[in-house]
Amino acid sequence: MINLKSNSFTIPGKGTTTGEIECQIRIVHLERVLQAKREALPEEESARLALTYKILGDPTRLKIVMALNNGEMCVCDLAAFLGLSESAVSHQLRRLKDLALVRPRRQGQTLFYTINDSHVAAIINIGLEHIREGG
Amino acid sequence: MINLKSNSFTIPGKGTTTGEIECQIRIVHLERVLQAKREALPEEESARLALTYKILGDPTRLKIVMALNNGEMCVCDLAAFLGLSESAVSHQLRRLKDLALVRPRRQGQTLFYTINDSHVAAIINIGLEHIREGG
DNA sequence: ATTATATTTGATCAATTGATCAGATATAAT
DNA sequence: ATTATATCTGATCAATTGATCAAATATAAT
Repeated sequence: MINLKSNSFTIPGKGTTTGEIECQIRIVHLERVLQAKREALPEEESARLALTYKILGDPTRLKIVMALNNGEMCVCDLAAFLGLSESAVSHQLRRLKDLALVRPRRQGQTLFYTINDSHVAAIINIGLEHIREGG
Repeated sequence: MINLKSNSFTIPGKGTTTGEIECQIRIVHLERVLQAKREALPEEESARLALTYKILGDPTRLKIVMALNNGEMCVCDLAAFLGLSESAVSHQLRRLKDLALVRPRRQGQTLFYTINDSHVAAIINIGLEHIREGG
C-alpha cells in the first residue's frame, strides 16, 4: 500500500486528485504501474483502436466484412445474404465505412462495397487463428 | 428482382420462409449472394470471432490488454493504472479471460494477469497499423 | 480460530446499441 | 417533369453494457 499526494492518478469514486486531498490507492508494484502509464498509447489513439474492434465485434457487421472479403457486394445483396432489411445493412455499412473498414464504389444507382485495405483481412485471419486454437 | 419460393432465405419482417409463402427479395447478383452463403463461416465460429473483437472493442479492456502486453500485472495495479475500482477491473478481466485473451497466474493472494497468446499482440499491432495509415 | 489482504461475484442503473419503420436523397429511365 | 430504383437518414424502443456498491470467497498472517 502506497500513499500518494497530489499526483495525476484518478481515484475511482473521487475524480482526479488535485491539491491537498490525501488518497490511498493500492499499488503493489509501482514501477509496473508507472511503466504502463509511460507506454500507454495516447487516449485518442487507443479510443480509435477500441472503436475499430468494437465495430468488427458485432455479428452482423463481421459477416458483412467477411462476405466482402470474397469480393464486392451491393447493399441489397448483402441484405439478402444476411436476412436483414436493406436499411439495417446500410446503417451498419455506414459504421464500417466511418472506420475505414469498407469503402463504396458507385455504379449508377448501385453502391458496391469492398474491404478498404489489407489490414482488415489480416486482422480477421489472426482472429480466426486465435479462436481456432486453444480458445 | 428475383422471386424465391420456399428456400432457406430469411425475410426481414417475416422470419424464415417455409412452405408455400411466396416472397420477394431483391437480389441483384444471385451468384454473389450464393457464394457468400457458401463461404460464410459456421454461425458458431463467426459469433465467437465477433465476440472476441467486441471484448477488445472497449477502451478499458483494450487498455488492460495493451498494458499486459508489456508484462504481467496484478488486479490492483491495473486498477491504479486505469483509475478504476478493483471490482471494475476484475469484471473486465473475467471477460478477457473467458475469451482466452488473458490468463492469470496466482502468487499467494495476488493474481498476475498476462496476455494469453501471441495472436493477441498481433491483432493489436495490425489494428494499429490500420488506424495509423489512412484511417 | 481470528484478522487482514486480494480478488471475485451478483445486483443495480444509467447509457449505449441494433433492428425497424417512415420518410428523405440520389441516380436513372420514360 | 414524373416515376422507379437503390440507398440513406432520423426517430423509436427493447435489449445489452460498464461501472459501482455491498457482500462473498480465497489465501496468508497472527
